[in-house]
Amino acid sequence: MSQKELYLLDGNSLTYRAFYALPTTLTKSDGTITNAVFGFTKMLLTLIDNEAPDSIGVAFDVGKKTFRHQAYEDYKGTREKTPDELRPQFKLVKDVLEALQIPFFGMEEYEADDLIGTLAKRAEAEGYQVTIVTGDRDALQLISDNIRVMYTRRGITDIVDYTLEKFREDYELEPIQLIDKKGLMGDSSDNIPGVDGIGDKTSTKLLKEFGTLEKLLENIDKVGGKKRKATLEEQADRARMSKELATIKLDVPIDIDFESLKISDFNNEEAYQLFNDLEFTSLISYIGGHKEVKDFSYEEIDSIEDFKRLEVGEKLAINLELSGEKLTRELEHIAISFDDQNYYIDLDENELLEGLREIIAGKELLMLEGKEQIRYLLQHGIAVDTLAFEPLLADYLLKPSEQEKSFAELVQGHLQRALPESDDKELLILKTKLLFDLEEELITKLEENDLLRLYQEVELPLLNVLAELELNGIKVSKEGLEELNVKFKEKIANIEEQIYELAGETFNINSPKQLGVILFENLGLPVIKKTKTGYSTSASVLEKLEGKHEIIPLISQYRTYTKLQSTYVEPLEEYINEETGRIHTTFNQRVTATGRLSSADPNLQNIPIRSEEGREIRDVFVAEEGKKLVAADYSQIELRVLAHISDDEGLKEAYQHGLDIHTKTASEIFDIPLEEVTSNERRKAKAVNFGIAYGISDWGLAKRLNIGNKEAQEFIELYFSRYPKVKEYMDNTIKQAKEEGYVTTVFNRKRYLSDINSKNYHKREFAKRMAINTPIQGSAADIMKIATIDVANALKEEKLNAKVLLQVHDELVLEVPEDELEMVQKLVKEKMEEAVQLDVKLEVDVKVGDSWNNME
DNA sequence: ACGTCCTGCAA
DNA sequence: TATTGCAGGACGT
Repeated sequence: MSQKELYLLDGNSLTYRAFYALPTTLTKSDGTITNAVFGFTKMLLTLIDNEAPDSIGVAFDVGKKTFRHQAYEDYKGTREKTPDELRPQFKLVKDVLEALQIPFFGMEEYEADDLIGTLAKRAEAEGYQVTIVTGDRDALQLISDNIRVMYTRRGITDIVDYTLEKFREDYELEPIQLIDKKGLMGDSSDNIPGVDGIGDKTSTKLLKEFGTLEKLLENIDKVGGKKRKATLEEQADRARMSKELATIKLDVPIDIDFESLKISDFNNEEAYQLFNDLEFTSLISYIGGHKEVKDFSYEEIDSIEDFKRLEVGEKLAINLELSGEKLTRELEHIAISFDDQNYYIDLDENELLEGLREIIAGKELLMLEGKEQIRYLLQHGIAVDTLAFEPLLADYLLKPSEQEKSFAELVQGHLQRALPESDDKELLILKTKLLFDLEEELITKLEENDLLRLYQEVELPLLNVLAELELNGIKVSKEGLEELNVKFKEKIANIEEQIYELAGETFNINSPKQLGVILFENLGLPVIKKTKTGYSTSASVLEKLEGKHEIIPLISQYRTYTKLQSTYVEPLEEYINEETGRIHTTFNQRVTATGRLSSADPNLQNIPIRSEEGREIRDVFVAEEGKKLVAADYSQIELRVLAHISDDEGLKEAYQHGLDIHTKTASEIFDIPLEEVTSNERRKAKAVNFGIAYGISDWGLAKRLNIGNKEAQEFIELYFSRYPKVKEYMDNTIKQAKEEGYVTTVFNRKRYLSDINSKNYHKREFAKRMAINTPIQGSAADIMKIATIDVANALKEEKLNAKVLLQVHDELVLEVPEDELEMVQKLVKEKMEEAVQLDVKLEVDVKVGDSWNNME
């Protein structure tokens, strides 16, 4: 039988510690600061995890004044008042304790310290081993053979365990002498005065000699040093009072039964809900270990006849277990759930497909990793008519800024359940079954957030379309790539040689560090800009050095070609699918915070176009024999969106009259007639127009245009005076973000901006720019998503063979048989322009070509 | 092997 | 000290 153990925590001190140890940027998505609660909870759970205590009690201060204030008015007088960010968190700490069923207590007039002292000594007398957990060193005076103190040294994880032995070693005193020591040296943090001129060293020396403050004062004549003796005599009362203040009360009239402090099972629903509400995702695992979902049964099907005979409901969850690489996947097994029935189907691939084809026709499907599975099905000629639910996508809409989550995290976060450890088969079935639970939960949450329409009418249908796009892929000329490879290789070798010649030595031109030495030390060129780690050699720096040395343009050229070579020419070849001769990128629907898609493996949304050398790469993206590539892009969709959401007359009018918006802006801010705008003025205006959509600063615009801050500021002010409602829109959006914690797009897509009320200037300003940009970029993304769906569906409806291959934010790339060209061009333009009805017209330019370069 | 920095490509 | 991404090479651990 082990000894009875009791852990007593100083709730106040630990919460304070947590508050100062963690940044106040730790917030819920609505902006509520939770750093202290989080820190406290983490300490508590770690403690429980490490120490497995069987009894815990948490003490709090109650009220502001204590008996110590009556004795000494200035007690804790130097303390700053509790920060506003911290005060409301005490309530939350108590909520956490309540949910975890851990008792806490407090008493008027007494500090948490006194309660802990009293209880510790009483428990010790009853035979307990007591551990006091606190951030306050005062508690060390309570140490004994059966009482130890754990206190937080730095942060919240660095905890020191003080036993009697360690205390004696560190202090050369007995724990109780700590109060005498404080009487002598005082404590600035509590504003306890002590005796002038006596500090750490002297107090220890005196106490080692005399034992206590009282004995010291009795034997004052034996104290060495005239001055010290005089001060001690003079300040004897002050010393006695200081000691009293520092003494933890051991006789507080508190009535607590230690039996009631026994820890109980805290894996309860309330704790889950609270942690969920506080968004303590990472802490849920501490309380989540036990609650698993295992109670389910399933049936195994191993004949195609049985599979086909399954009478499935209208709505079913299907889960395909796929192996292999993206386009060569093989179907191993299937799990199906509906109406509380679960099936595991183990047949060969063709039979599985055959059965599936029959089973899912016309049904509403719940799927996990929908795009992967739908792409596989499409590849085998099975179209999914109605995708009714996909959990990862739903979770993304609710929290688009968060990192992509695993299925287990989703189950944890939304169902408060832990996935059990089990074999692949059970897990597959369980996941399938859980799709129904997730559907219920997530659809409700989407509904509550007004996101259901966006989910059902945009994101889910798009998921289907993206599977098609990926399967389609785009044809890439291997020979073309090879030619480019040779051409660029020669260029690079040539430039490299010249650079080494001019530098007088060979070095790694790709290393900014080595290049910096060559340019700024060996060649003595002026340093334009520095990075954290050394000289900056960025393109803008090189541009400023142009003309100062022949090596500079060569470096720029070298950079251009090696960039193209290593990022595009070389890697692209590897991505060409041997069977299709095409590149099949992956479109990710759950990455961006604004609602855009992203593309990876390879990224086909950043293929060069601006530079002459770079756009040659587009030559290798070609149409099949007998077909053409068609590229349709929105003209200035973001600025049109801005005109719409700001409702600015000037901006809207410009578009209604079909004016060139940059020329129009130039004429406004330079106050000249449209016809007189020069190309340089238009260029500046264009930068202003773009900058506005990004939440511009004068500094940023100045840098971009290479002009003075003041001039840039004037441009911005002029812009706002000409387009006043744009300014209004910005102010309102920021205001909304501050109040609601999020901003929205025209289709109600949300983005939470937790930093919008941050005390940190940079974070706050950054959040403001996001607040301005997100509705613009995000609304454009919404529109493009709808257009992508509409175009893909219209092609199918019209039974055309044209296919959508790529989406590049404001552009769709299609591959079109020559005999469909005319019709498809018209159809695409129409669908894109009519995807939504805004206050300004959307315009789409359609171009045709044999390759993605030089289209017209 | 992995993470960070710098750099640069797109809309 | 302009928004959103993906990705390469260098370099440090």
